[in-house]
Amino acid sequence: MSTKAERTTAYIIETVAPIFNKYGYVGTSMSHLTDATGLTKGALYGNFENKEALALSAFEYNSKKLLAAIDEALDSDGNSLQKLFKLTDLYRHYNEFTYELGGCPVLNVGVDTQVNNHLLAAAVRETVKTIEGKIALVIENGVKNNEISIPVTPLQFAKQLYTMIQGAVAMATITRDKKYLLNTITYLDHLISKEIKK
Amino acid sequence: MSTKAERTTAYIIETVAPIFNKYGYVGTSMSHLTDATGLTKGALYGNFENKEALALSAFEYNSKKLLAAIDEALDSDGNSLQKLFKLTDLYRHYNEFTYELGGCPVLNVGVDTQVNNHLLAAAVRETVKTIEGKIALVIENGVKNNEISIPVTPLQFAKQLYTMIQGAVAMATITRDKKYLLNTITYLDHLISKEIKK
DNA sequence: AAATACATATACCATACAGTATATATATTT
DNA sequence: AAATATATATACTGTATGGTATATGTATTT
Repeated sequence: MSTKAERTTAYIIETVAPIFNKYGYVGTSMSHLTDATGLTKGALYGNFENKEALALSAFEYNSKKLLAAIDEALDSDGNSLQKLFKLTDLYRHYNEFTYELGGCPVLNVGVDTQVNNHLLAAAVRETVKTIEGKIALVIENGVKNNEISIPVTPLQFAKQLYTMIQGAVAMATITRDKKYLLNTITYLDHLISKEIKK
Repeated sequence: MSTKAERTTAYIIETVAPIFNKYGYVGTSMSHLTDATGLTKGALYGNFENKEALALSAFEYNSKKLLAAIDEALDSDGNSLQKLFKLTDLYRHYNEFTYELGGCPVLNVGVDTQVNNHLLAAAVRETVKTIEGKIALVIENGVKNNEISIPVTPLQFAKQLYTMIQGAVAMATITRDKKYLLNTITYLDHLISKEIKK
């Protein structure tokens, strides 16, 4: 069984993660976090060295959730095309999925920490790289198995795909209109089934 | 000739605009701005009611610059397709263009002010609407003149185009890699010349 | 050039900030 | 259950925050 301290640490992270994601690094204050957790500064600073370490753990927590969802799509049964459709399906409902995360961690933290926090910014870049790699792998297998034909390298195509997806995420976030997600995913599904399917 | 006060107000806005855009609303402090302008709080508060009014003016200033650049592309001589290529050209070099603005105002302010400042968030949404409308108008004319054929409404196509562009802007910003812009624009140019050109 | 209007600087609020030392309470081990 | 280790609460730093009242300086008007 986990120790009390471990459970408290976990509780802090999961409580704090959506707050940092929504309000940003500087926009989140320690008192904001004591309010949300019902704990005191002593507890927070007993479990984390400082605000930055807390924010980093919070992002890693959200990032892992996102990566797990992407894995669930891309590691599902079926051929490469079916896996890609599972991925687009995730992003079709990305609004609901990211609700408990406090928004898209890649977009929010990536844009927010550009100049304020290089450690977090680097962590986001790492997450982006991981996601692109996962998508590229599926595409690569699709090419090998003669399901897919693309005019660029698998990684390049994966980056292109993810760029379009994140464009929809960004626009849906900025305008608060999820139609951007729906329409872009419709377009991407079309692209996958008509353009790259052999 | 403009009065001293007017010149000071203008000077404050243009000095402050890239700072707000880079560091965000809460991430920018008034002392940050007195340092950058070489003025005192008395001067800033004499010209603007408060921080929010200052940030709003700063965004409007950047927004106008962006809209002017988009207008320059879309109001240029030539047919609708040539205008669209001028637009993609702007975004191909968007990194350099937005350098003096402190980044993309739509992305940065749009994401940053989601929860912190509803006034600014609404202003960004307005800018997005304006940009989409401008693109839609060009596409609409292209359809009328039989240059262009699209499977959706002009506004819908404009939104789709702008979403892909902003996806590239977001990814280039987050990863600090302008290749996202170059590759996406290459793709869009292909899309325009092969898919929608009649 | 003098009078007036206006813009800016100074000095100051009260509050909120991240962070810490230490006392107290709670788990965990013996 | 007692002893010990550990986690959390309290009370407190010093500094930075947005904002303001007022004095001083500078344009503009007469």
